[in-house]
Amino acid sequence: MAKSGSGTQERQKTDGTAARPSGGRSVTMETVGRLAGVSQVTVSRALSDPSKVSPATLEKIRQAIETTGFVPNALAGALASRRSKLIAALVPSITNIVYSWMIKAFTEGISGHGYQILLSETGFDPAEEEKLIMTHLSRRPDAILLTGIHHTSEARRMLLAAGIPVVELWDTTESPIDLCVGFSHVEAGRAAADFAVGAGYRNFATVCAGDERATRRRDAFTREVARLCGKNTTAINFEEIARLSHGRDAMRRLIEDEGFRDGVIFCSSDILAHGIIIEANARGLKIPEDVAVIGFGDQEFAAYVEPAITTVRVDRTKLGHTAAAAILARCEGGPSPDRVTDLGFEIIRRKSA
Amino acid sequence: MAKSGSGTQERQKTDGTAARPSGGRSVTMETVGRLAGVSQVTVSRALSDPSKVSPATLEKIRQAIETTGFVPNALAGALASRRSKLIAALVPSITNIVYSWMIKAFTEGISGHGYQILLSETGFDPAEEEKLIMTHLSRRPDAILLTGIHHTSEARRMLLAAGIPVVELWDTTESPIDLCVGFSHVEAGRAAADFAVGAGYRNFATVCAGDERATRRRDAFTREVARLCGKNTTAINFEEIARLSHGRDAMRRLIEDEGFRDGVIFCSSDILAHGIIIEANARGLKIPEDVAVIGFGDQEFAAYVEPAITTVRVDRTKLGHTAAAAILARCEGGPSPDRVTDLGFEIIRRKSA
DNA sequence: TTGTACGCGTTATCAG
DNA sequence: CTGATAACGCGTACAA
Repeated sequence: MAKSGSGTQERQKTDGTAARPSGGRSVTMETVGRLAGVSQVTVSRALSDPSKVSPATLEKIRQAIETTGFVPNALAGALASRRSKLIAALVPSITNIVYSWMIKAFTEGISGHGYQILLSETGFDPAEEEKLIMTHLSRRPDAILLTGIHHTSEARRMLLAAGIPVVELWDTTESPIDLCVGFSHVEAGRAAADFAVGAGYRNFATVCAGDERATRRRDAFTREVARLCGKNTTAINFEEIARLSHGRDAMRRLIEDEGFRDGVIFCSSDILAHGIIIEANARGLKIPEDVAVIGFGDQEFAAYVEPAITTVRVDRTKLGHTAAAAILARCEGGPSPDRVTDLGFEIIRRKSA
Repeated sequence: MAKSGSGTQERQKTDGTAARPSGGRSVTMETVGRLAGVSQVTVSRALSDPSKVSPATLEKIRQAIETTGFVPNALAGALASRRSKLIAALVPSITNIVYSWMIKAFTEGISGHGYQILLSETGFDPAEEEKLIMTHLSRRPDAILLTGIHHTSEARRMLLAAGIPVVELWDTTESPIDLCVGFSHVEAGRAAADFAVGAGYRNFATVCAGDERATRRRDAFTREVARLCGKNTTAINFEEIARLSHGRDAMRRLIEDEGFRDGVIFCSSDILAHGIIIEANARGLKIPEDVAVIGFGDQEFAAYVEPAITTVRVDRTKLGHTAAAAILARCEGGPSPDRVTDLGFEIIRRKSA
């Protein structure tokens, strides 16, 4: 059943030396200017504000750039202007669709303004985040994007000292480092419980993966269920990032170990909900009659699995765009953005609950 | 059913000015040195190679750094040393799990060597890629990672002129710009066809999303099927990125419009295959008896849906790690890496075909 | 409209 | 082990 490729081919440059930082002298504005018969500054101006240069010299410079293949050195530019046009972004996990969508939306939001993204993964670890903040700050980004509101105190100190716009995404707090765009996870968990109880379910369970925000939703759900009808909520937890197999495993455990039946399961993500649905189907259980499921995130597939997943929707796109707008306002000098923006969420009722 | 958040709160700094590039004079090595009673150069050395500085002054410098909260300026460092410790990465789509895994694996591979990733999305568009290459090159990255082997000639020119390691990922070619790590999509499509025909299927279809590499797999599949048993292959194509709904839609069209039955469907991704499975289940069709499905990618969920998806597996992690090793070798001066590495693929037979 | 002079914060080189 | 000094390539005054 296996078929492997044709292996490795050719080779080149058999000496063990590192690639030279640069073959010859690199092409600078100086070079271009000399070729165009003007000074370096004029080249700089031609690039940053063509209206300040005469059409004639502009054309000569254009040609000189073409023949030399000049590529401006943004490092030097940033050093001189104290603006790097770089935005640092730290997310818990790149491969998590939730966060990658956020980055995408954010990137869209700032596109056209010449910014670039320096991206790193914290792996849900504040200590790792702190290290990354340090290294990212050393690149002198014009702004920094963080996920969540929990950071080490050293991280907060560095961020504050950096004096650049900081956006904390995907959560809310009364005391953001600088800016904050997100929603309340406690409210979301509570709302899910309100919905579940209101829909008439009498047994409750949660399935939760390893994400601090997910646990806050779970706990809020559990508390609210207890408050509303005095029931205990069965909890299945995983340390790792949510995967489909976890959902299936959780369903198996709920049924075999916990004897769970005739109730609703609140999951920390749609992928877990989906796993539960698949396992339930495989066991011949009916959803939502035998077990009902509530997901989180309203991911692409949630509306198209069978049965479609009832879930908590967060407007990821708006989140990214709002963050982008806030940063742009700070960096480009628009009207001052709100310190904290709560974008809320929405419970989307479909068939699974 | 809707519940929105508490809206926007507080505000601050109501003037419409941009944030200052830097409040006061920033903390430099000069500042630190003064405080430690040494010169700026010594501070530089203390940071880059502590062994060249006496323990006593090292300690004084450490303290000075602590009290000043000094964060080195990597921009200036890169400008002076001509090494930015930055690696540019261009992928078609960040939100596509396939590419984000690649980035993750690559990042793991170079972690610990102090490199950072400058990431951008080309949206599968070579022209856009060309623009991005230009802007990324202006940051003077130490290496650049590209997805695929099709680039504009101007892009190739710039890349060559930059004189830095270039890795083309996720495909193979005889003539890489510099380095190439991937597998043959033509071989993959052909192998899928060999498998399908060998398994005894007599009717064939393809479902393909908008990705040039996917179409190459599809075409190879179609050709191989024709070669082996003279059969035509029904094709359903989508312009956009694959989503679950496309899979469902494709299944519907294959059945209702094309009268497709008793055959096998080769999909350009597991997500499409999954959509087909869901739609088939919803229609009461048996898989693989009524329709069989082959996916691509062996994504996380492929083994856990019902029935589990037969698919083409590519070792994404090894791909990223190999690319990382190749770049490290070039940048840090290890043994010279192979110009092209074909990592191959594997057909994983599960229940869906 | 164009040019001169200087500074941005490091690393590299050479001297002590 | 430590310190001057000169790049690094570009922006920002200010002057012409």
